[in-house]
Amino acid sequence: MLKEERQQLILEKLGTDKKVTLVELGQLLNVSYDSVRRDVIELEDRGLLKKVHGGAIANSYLSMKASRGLGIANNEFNIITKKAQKLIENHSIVLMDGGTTNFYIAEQLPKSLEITVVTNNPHLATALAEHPKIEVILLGGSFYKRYQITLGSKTMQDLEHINADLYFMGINSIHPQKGLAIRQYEESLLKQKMMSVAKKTVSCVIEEKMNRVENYKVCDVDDLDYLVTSLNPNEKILQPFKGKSVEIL
Amino acid sequence: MLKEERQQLILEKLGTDKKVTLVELGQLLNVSYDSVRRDVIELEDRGLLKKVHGGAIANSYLSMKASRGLGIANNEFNIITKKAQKLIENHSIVLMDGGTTNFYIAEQLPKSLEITVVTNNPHLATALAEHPKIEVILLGGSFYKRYQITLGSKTMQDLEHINADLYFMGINSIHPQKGLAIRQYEESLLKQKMMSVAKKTVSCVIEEKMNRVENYKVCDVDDLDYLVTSLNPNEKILQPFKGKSVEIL
DNA sequence: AGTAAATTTGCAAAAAATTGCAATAGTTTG
DNA sequence: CAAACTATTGCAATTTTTTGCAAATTTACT
Repeated sequence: MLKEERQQLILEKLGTDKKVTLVELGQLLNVSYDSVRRDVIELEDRGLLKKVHGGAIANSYLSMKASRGLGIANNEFNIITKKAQKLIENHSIVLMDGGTTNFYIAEQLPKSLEITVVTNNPHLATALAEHPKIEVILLGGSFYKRYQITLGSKTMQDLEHINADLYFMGINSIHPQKGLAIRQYEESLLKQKMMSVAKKTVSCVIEEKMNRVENYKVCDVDDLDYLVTSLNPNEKILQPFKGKSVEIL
Repeated sequence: MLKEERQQLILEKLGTDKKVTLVELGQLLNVSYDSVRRDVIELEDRGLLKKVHGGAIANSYLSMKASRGLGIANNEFNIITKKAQKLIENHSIVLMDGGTTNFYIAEQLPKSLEITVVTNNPHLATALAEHPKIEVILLGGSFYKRYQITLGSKTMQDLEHINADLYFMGINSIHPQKGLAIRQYEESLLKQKMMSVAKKTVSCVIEEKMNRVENYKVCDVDDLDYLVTSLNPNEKILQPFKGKSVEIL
């Protein structure tokens, strides 16, 4: 079996199942665990899927684009999106970086909304082409394929000239004591910069990211202005965040 | 067995199977491994299939054309792409802006190519994620939805810091006297800027764009270094361009 | 025809890529 | 915390690619 063929099959499988384990793939394709693992790494570097411990999950941008219009609604995302929209309404310049949640929020924004969105995520920029009244500013820089965003000193510089009202920060983990963190060092620097050029910062977090701790800390929970989750404010998982200065939605 | 015959059979096989290994082909056609390998390389150069380690994979254009019974031998884009690749080979920093032709050229670049591509077209950036050795720099600025590129003074500024070797200029029309032109005023300014930061400028033009005149002139034909078309150099439509300083490919 | 030039073909040796394995290190889960 | 699972690394076997070369074939031209 050709390597390319295998990789194509992996992507197809992911397109339907959204997730696969490496062992499964090995059996399905009749090759060693190592081969599929190496394939998955390669595909992740190209931004075509996301590798997780034990397997891989579909690339969120791609699958969202694919499922768009099919009425496939994700409840958790929808709750967060509703709350996020309330925040946006009063702000005219919104900064949004990478991550599935941000992408989903942007896509679902009302068509009538008149705001400016500044982003380092090309997928988000092209998706917003559907919104006639939203002006989109794309941040330049070197394109980091794995996470499909622009990054680096050029992107940082671009931010110098931005004064945003609200920043939607995508994040990999949030923890009451250890703060908000992300996987890439460069990305953490960028996010800090983004915070500094925005009046207010909000982070929309799905439940699975709570109480985990990723590699590079971006800021403390206290540095956030708003925290949006799909949870009921009384949930016990939210209690440790209650004493903070952040407003929980 | 004639070479043409063999290559035709290879394409047919690919049309039905979507993939073949070279060993398979060698046995099927009863020729040496080397011959089929060389055939496959040639076919790839013509953009008719995708060569991968160990074999070949049908290219989407092939299946499209083949199913319609069209002549697959030489589509206009493929001829242009091949010629464009020759130009790129000796350059390390390539500037490419919007337009279908540029997108197609970028997509078809060899996977082994080690260059940097600077672009204001986010789609091109994400498509190039497939090419592990190509570094992509995305130009920032306000995102112009209609043509799906970034534009404006920020994009212009970004260009100040670029010294490109070769600029692929997408264009809407070309005329021997009236020069190269485009539909948007802002875009024409940007293209002029791009020309100024690149050592050489090349434009790849399909036949339908020749001898038309669009709204905003970017430059004269003489300002171009190379003009790539799918036409035979002796075609009468090209004659008016012959006296110019541009090199016609 | 007949010959020279160009192209094509198959072969062999060396270089490069791919693959599976095993030992080790790291993660997750109950 | 330990057991089970997963990831990483280095390695060796295998397969594929590349390169140069010489024989065979085709093409072009007189």
